[in-house]
Amino acid sequence: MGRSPCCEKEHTNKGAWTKEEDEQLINYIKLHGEGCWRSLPKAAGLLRCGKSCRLRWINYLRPDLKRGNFTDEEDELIINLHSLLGNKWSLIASRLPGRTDNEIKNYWNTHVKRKLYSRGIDPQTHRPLNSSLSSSTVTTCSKSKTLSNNVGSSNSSFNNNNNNSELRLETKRSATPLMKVNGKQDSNSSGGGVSSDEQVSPQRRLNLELSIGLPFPYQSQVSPINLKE
DNA sequence: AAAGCTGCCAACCGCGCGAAG
DNA sequence: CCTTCGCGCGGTTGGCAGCTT
Repeated sequence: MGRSPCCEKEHTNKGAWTKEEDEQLINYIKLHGEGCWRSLPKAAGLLRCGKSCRLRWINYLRPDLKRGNFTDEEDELIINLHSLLGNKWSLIASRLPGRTDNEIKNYWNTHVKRKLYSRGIDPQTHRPLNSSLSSSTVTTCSKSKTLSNNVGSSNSSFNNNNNNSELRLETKRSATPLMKVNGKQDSNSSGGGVSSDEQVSPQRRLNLELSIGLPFPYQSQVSPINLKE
C-alpha cells in the first residue's frame, strides 16, 4: 500500500559496517548531532539508509554504551521489568543506563529465558512452569532459533496469559518519548534515554503506576515504575 | 583435523505512531 | 479532516565463533 521504502535501496550498502563507515558516522554525529536520519547518510557521505545509520549509532557506536556482561543486578532488573512490561524492550532499556533495547532483547532470548526455565518459571508469564504447561510447550529446544521462536517472540501471549497482573500501562509513544534523542533535544542525551531526568514534563512522564498481583516471586520487589525518579 | 551443531549478536524488515503539510 | 513522511519499536534472520562429535 504505497508506503515508500525507507530509503532508495539501489545504492545502499547492507550488512556489517566497516570501520570506515563507523568513523564517518561518528564524525558526522560529533559535528552535527543526531537526528534527521533520513538525510544523514547523504550528508555524511555514507552509502547506507538512515535507518541503518540510526541503528548502528544507537546500538553500537554511542559513546555511553556499557557493553560487556550483564551484572546479576541487571539480570534481576530485567526480569522484574519484563514481568511488568512484557517485551517492551525500549522501556526496559530506558531503565538500564548504557544498555540498548536490542542488547537486552538479545540477552533475554539467549540467557534470561534459560535462567528462568532453570528456576521453573515461564519467561513469558513469569509464573511457575507447571501452571502454564498447558498453554506453552516447554520444549527443550535444541536449537536456539527454535527456542526464540517458540518461547520468545509473542507479545500477545504475554498479555493474554498474564491475566493475573493488572497492567496499567501508558506505553503509547505519545506518552513516552523516552528515547527521544532526536536532533533537537540534544545530542548528549544519546545517553541511553534515561538521563532525561532533566526535562521530562509531567505529561511526558511515563505513568507506570503498576498495580500488580503477581502470584509469583516478584511482587515483593516490584515498585511503581516512574521514569522520572 | 574436519564436519556438523549450537549459541550469540549485529543488522534487517515491516509496521504503527505522531507530526507536519 | 486526509495524506505523507520520518522515526522508533519489536520480531526475525544471517553469519560468525566456539564447541562437540
